Amino acid sequence: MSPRRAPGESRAAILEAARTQFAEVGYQHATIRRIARVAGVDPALVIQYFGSKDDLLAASLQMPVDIAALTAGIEDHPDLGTELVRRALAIWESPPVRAALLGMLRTGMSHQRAGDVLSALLQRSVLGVVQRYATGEDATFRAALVGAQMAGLAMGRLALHVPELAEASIEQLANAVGPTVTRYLTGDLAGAHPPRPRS
Amino acid sequence: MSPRRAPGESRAAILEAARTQFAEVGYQHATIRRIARVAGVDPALVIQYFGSKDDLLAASLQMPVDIAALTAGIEDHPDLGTELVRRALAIWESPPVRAALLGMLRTGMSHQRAGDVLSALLQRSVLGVVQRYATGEDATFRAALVGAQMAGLAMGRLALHVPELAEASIEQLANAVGPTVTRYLTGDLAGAHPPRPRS
DNA sequence: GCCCGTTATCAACGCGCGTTGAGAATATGA
DNA sequence: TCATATTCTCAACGCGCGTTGATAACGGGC
Repeated sequence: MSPRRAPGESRAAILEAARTQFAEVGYQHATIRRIARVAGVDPALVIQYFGSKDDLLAASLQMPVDIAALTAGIEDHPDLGTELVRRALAIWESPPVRAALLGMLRTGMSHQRAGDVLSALLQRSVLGVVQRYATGEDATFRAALVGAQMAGLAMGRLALHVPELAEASIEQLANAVGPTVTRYLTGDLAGAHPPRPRS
Repeated sequence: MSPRRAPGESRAAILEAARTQFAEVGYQHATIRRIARVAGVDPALVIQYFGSKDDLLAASLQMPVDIAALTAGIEDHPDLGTELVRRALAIWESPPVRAALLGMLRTGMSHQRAGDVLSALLQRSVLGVVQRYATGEDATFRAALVGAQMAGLAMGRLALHVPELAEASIEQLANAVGPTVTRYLTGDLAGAHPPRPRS
């Protein structure tokens, strides 16, 4: 009636269920029991394999995306930012990536560990590109700006389902947001007029 | 030893404690018992006053900021976006505003009600300004873009404490992000070159 | 001085949670 | 075939949660 699964299969099922549940309902409602039910497994097995719920979360948040590939050959494009946004938006369409990203967003706002992972991801995934054009502390500032812009976009499009962002085409958003990213990467950030002395 | 408080005082204390706790630890860990303890009150009193934890959350998320005042007279400034970002960042320094905003961010990612409140706030607070320069569905798209940019900024600066954003001065961030907002409000969003037919 | 609505406390409820430890079922290798 | 390791289930634990209903303390109006 219930033939035993192949070795490693249950573990994989748990991990996948955890990813989707963390993404869909957040840390609080993605209970061990719920994840186990989705995976078709006993709750105790989840603990047996992953040790604790927190460890399971950590295992679930591994970003299944090759950042190097995401940014490879990008300097050949005339508009750097637009191409970058286009690639990012395209990769977000992939269910595993979307799940991991949503998991980070849903969880990272209220869970220390996921928050660290999230902000590290924002920095790391952008810093590589930035450092081809800027150096030193300027580079990390530029990376943080790009990260903030992309995080806001992900939040609106994927998590909150703001209609204007969720239903827009990749090309439309790339055209709208791309120049912003280009400017954060390579533009002048000090402003046209320096900070006014008064008022 | 424990003189009874003035009428309405306990209610206010509960509300304030709820705001700070939702902001600091998110919906899950901001338990009724914890909020009650911070407010110096019995947990049952919290329910008595607010009905349920969800109702308490709704009451806590009322944005204590006059959006009209925030954007008043803004069209006099040469750089619209920079001034808008400057004002927003300044208002975020206020503890009550910061608490409400953090509460929305921390909670909105995993709680339907707060998510709706958050995305409504993003749209509403910007739409007023946008509609002075754009019309129709273009206006809501522009508002969504500004909202996403500001949400990402709030997330990095207030919630995740990304050092480059959290420690930057208001002026520095206004100069960096301002032009982006200006462009989202009034610029050309279709891109310099229209979407290429191939590749 | 008494009454009554407001303000507050207390003990308890049922529930779902993460986690544990014992042990059953199944595969593996000699 | 039999031991042995792996995979999995089961029942139960202690805990903190949101919420409830009875009941106590207080304060203003007659």
